[in-house]
Amino acid sequence: MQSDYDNVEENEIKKFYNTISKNVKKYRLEKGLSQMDLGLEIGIKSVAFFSNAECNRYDKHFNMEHVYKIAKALDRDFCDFLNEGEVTP
Amino acid sequence: MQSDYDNVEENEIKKFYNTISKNVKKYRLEKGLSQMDLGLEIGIKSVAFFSNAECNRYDKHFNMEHVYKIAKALDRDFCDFLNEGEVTP
DNA sequence: TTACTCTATATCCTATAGGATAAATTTATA
DNA sequence: TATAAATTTATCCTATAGGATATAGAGTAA
Repeated sequence: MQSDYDNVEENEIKKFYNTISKNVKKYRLEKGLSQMDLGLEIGIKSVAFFSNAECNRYDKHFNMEHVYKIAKALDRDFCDFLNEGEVTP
Repeated sequence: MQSDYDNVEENEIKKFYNTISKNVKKYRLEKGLSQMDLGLEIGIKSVAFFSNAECNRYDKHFNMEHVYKIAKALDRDFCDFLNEGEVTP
């Protein structure tokens, strides 16, 4: 019952999550924060989870609430995390 | 262990989800689609789930993938769903 | 070398988000 | 006003996302 179309979408979603993760990492490093630091700021005690989500390993990824909180913590706009190759400095 | 700060964030998140839901409804109706129509387009067979998510009832809400797919189905940008009082026509 | 700090890898547990079903209610319309 | 279409309300089930723990590896500095 997995249609071809579904697979396309699935890949798009993966890409989407990847973009978000990349941006999280980028902006996090720009602020000089460790995974631990930022994790704690948004209420995640587990570095492992943060690491895995930042690498999209084991089907871990940042969800709405994560990104919302991360954006807030990094003084960013939610949208800043959604697109590849942000130009905004 | 629920800090005061956590509650503030919790409410912000609720508001955030509400905004998204409102926008989904708005753009959905603009396209003249029923919950059923749009639901099916993004692979949700249950109208009830869609309805509940659109009203944020029973802790149901649209997640990353939902919004991604909905945006695509409605020819919108993901970001269009994130802010109250969109002006873009 | 040792001792830190940060990140990655792997595995496990469980609360709950995502979804299904069914029935009730509202809205539109012939 | 009957009937169909759309939405809401309520309840249930279960796969898995979110998270914890533990260990290992990489990089730095004393």
